[in-house]
Amino acid sequence: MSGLLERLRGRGWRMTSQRRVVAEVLDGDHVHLTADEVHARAVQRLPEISRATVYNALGELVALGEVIEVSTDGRAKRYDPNAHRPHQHLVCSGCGIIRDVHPTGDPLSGLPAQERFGFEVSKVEVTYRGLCPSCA
Amino acid sequence: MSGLLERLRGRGWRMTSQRRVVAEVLDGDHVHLTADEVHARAVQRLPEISRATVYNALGELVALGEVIEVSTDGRAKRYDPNAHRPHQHLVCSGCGIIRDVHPTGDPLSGLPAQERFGFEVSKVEVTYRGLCPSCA
DNA sequence: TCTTGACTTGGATTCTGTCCATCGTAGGAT
DNA sequence: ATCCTACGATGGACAGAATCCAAGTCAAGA
Repeated sequence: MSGLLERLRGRGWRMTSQRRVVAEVLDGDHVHLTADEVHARAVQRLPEISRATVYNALGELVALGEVIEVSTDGRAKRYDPNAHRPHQHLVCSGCGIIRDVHPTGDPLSGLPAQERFGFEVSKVEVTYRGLCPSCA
Repeated sequence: MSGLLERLRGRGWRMTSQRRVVAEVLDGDHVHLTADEVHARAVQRLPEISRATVYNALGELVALGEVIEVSTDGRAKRYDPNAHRPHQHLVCSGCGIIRDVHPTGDPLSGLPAQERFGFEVSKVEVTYRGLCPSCA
């Protein structure tokens, strides 16, 4: 599963060596890296790449809808390339590990109209928290 | 509804003018202030209160379960004094305003056992996003 | 190959939050 | 009422995350 580069090219994303490396680092389904972790991995392939460029590229990938921004801990944001299948996150309160999960049903259905206060609700983010088997 | 000070005193929380002011600023059901906003309001009542003291007091109130930490935007954490009635949050993607909402049903029921990966899931945070009437 | 506007760079800056040594004080003890 | 002392407050330094900016570089179309 590696259509990311092709999709980006097809959408007119100007391809540079830096952007290619960032996209390659993220290409994989079960990764939740911080910007600095992405930068660290990018540096291994392209030693001169700067943090600002990584931040720029990540921001653009998010704007394009190819990557999802996840902030589960109030610390650094994480970047989730699994943007094509809707999912939620399960986070260990001990070690912080994150797993993608797929709840049943429509999460929007839990919010009655009188609880929407006139908002046009379009998205629901659910974070399940608990202890993973190793931390329990 | 203003039992916060009394509850804190009853739990042996050493009362100082600074802590009193922080608790008073937060005492109200529909407030979602950042630490700096709490500090700004506290300064109006007690001009010399320091940011560190506000952070300390907020951290203790969270540890006591009297205030909930909310981070809906990856920016500054917000502090929600409505800790006694379980609720979720509805956030405007335009202006960032936050409303407390009460979804129906048990949010945990949407996650089947085989999607829990052996975790002991104990808490669910739901953030509904959309446009408020003013921003739509 | 040339040209140009878009991209990259790295250092400065902002924002959020924590740490620490020192000073002050709430509240129990006398 | 006063004294003690452990706990809280202070503010400046520090740290982590992210953004900004001016100057240099380059991808890709002409």
